[in-house]
Amino acid sequence: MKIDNLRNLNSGESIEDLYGWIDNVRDHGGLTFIDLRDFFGTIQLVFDKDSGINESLKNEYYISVNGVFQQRDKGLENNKIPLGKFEILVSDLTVVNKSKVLPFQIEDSIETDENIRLKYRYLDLRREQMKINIVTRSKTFKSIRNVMNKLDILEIDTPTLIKSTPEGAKDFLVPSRKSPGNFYALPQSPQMYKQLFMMSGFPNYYQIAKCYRDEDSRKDRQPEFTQLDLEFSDANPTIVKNNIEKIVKHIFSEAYDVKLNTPFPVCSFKEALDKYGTDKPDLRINEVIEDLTEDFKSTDIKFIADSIKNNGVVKGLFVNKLLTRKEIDDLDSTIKEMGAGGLGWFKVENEVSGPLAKFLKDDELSKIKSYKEGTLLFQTGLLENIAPYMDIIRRTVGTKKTDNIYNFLWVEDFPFFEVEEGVLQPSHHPFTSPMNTDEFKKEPENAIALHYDLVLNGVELGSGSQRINDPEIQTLVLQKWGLSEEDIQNRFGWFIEALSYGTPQHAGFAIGIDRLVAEVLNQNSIRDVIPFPKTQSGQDPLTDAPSEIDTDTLLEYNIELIEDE
RNA sequence: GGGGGCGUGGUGAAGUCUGGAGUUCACGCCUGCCUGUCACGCAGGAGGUCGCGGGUUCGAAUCCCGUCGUCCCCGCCA
Repeated sequence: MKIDNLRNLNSGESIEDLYGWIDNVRDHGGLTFIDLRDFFGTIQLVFDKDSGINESLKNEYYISVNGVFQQRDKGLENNKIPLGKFEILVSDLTVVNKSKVLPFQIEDSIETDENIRLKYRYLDLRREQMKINIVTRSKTFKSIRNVMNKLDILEIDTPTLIKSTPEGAKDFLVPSRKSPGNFYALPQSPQMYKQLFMMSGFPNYYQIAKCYRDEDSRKDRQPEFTQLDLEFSDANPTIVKNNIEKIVKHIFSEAYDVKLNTPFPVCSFKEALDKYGTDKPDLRINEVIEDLTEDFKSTDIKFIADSIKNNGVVKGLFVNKLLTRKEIDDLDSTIKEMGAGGLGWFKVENEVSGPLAKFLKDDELSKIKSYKEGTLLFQTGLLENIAPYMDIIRRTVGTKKTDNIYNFLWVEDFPFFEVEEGVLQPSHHPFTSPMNTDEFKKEPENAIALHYDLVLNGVELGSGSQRINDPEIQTLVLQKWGLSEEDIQNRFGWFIEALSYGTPQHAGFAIGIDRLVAEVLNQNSIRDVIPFPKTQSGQDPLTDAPSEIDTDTLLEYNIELIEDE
C-alpha cells in the first residue's frame, strides 16, 4: 500500500502493509511518532509503549506497518502537510531493511558538496527537489511522446556505435575487439542518420536521443546529454518553426501547466548582437544596448576616436539607477577578466560625472543628459569583440520583467562562417544549406545560413536548419570547410553518395531536453535534472567511471598504453 | 590549454588576511530521561592526519612551493 492511497480512506479504516522510509522519529519515551515517507508523501505514525513495538528505529529505515487510519483530535493537526489531519495508530511494525548512518541528511535544504551528492546519488534523489526534477523530466518525455503521436511523427531510433565523422566536437571513441586497431564513435547527434531517413522516404522523424561530445563541461553542458531530435521531409524553415512552436506549446501546457503565446518573436543574428550583445538574448531584461557611434564621431576622447577610426563602434547600455562605485568596480573587473580593456561609464544626475566626463563636448554632454537620471555603461571596439562584454553588462545591471517568465525567441540569419584571423571557421555543422547558393559560391565569407536557434530566457534551447539536399553543394560546403578531397571521401563519401539518389528537401531541429527542464525548474545546472551526471572532469563519483582496464583486456583490443610525459 | 573560488569531526559553516594547545556554532551520531510531538524537548557523551606532499619557522589549518579533487569562467563546444 502507498501513502497516496490513504487519501481515499475514511477515519477508522484499517491499514495493512503500508511501506515507506522513516523520515523522522520523535520518541517521547512512552509515546513515539514517526513521519513515514514514500514517493507520494508523508503520514504520521503513532504508537505507545503498550503496542509491543520495541525495535530500534532510525532515519531511512524501510519499514512496513499495519494499523488504523484515524483522524487526529482537534488541536493536534498539522496544517503544513496534506495528510496532517490524519495519522496511523500502528499495531504492527516490521523493519524491512535498516539504513546505515547517512553521509548527508536527506531532508536538509542546505546544499551539500556536489561530489558527495553524486557519490550517493541514489540518496540525493530521495530529496524532495531532486524528486521534483526527475519527475518533471519524466513528464517532459511523456508529453513529447504525446504530442509526437498527435502530430503523426514517427519515432525511429538510430545507432550509437557509428563511424567517427566529427561534426565539430571531439568524438568519444569505442575500440573494436573484432577489428583491432579500428574504432567506433558515439554520435554527437543523430544528424546524418535522420537525414538518411528523409532520403529513404519517411515523411518525418523524431527521437529522444543521447548525444555525446568529448568537450569540456559547463553548468549547461555535459559529455552526454539528451535531445529531442526532429526532421521533416519536403520542409522549409517556416514549416519546421511552426511545428516546433506547436510542440513546445504542447509540452509547456501538458508537462508544466504553462500557457505560451505563439508565434515566438523573431530576431536576426545581426540584430541580436547589436541590441543584446549575444546570439542568445534574455528578453526578460528590459534594457537594450544602444549604438552611440554617431554621437561620438568627433569626440575628443582619444581611445574612442581611435576605435571609431579602426571600424570600431560605441555601444552603450543605460540603466535607470545610479550604480554604486562598488557595482561599477565589480563589473569592471568581471569584463577585464574576460579580456576587456575596462568599463566606460557616466553617471547622470543633475550633472554628468565619471572619469571621462570632463572631456565631453557639449553635444555629447546633452546627448548623455537626455537619458535623465541613471548610469550609462559603454564599450568601444569591433562589435564582435565588445559584444560579449555588453552582454555581461546587460545581464548584470539590467532590470528584469517579473511577469511572463518564459521569453522565447527565434534567432535566424546566422552567418555561414565566422572569420577568425583571416581563416573561415564553420559556425555550425556542415549539412546546413546556404540561403543563396550562388552568393555562397561567390562570397562564402559573407554567406548567410538557413539556420535558426530557439532561445528561452537567454538559454540556447535548440537549433535547426534547412539541410543541403544536393550532393554538389554538400561537397562544395565541405571544401569551403577546409577539408581535402581525400578527407571528404573518407569521412563523408558515403553520405554524399546517399544524397545522390533523389533526395527531398528536408529540414529539422533539436531541442536540448536537459536545458529545457533545468530552465523551467529554475535549476542552476543541468546536472540537477540529469539523474546521473558527470563532474566537470567527466568523472562519475558513484561508479568511478571512467576507470582503468587491465592489460589482458586491452590486449584483446590490440591496445597498448604509453607512458604520459 | 588558461584564469578564479573552494577543500576544517558524518553534513554545513566560522577560524586562515595578522602563525601560538584542534578552538567554536548548527545539524547528524551514541547513551539516558520524557504519553501529543511534528525542525519534539531535556541531560550527558563520542567523533578531526584542517585534501595530499614538500618548504619556511622554536611553532603552520593559517605563510610559501607543488599536487589532487571540485565548482565557475575563457578557450573549446553547430
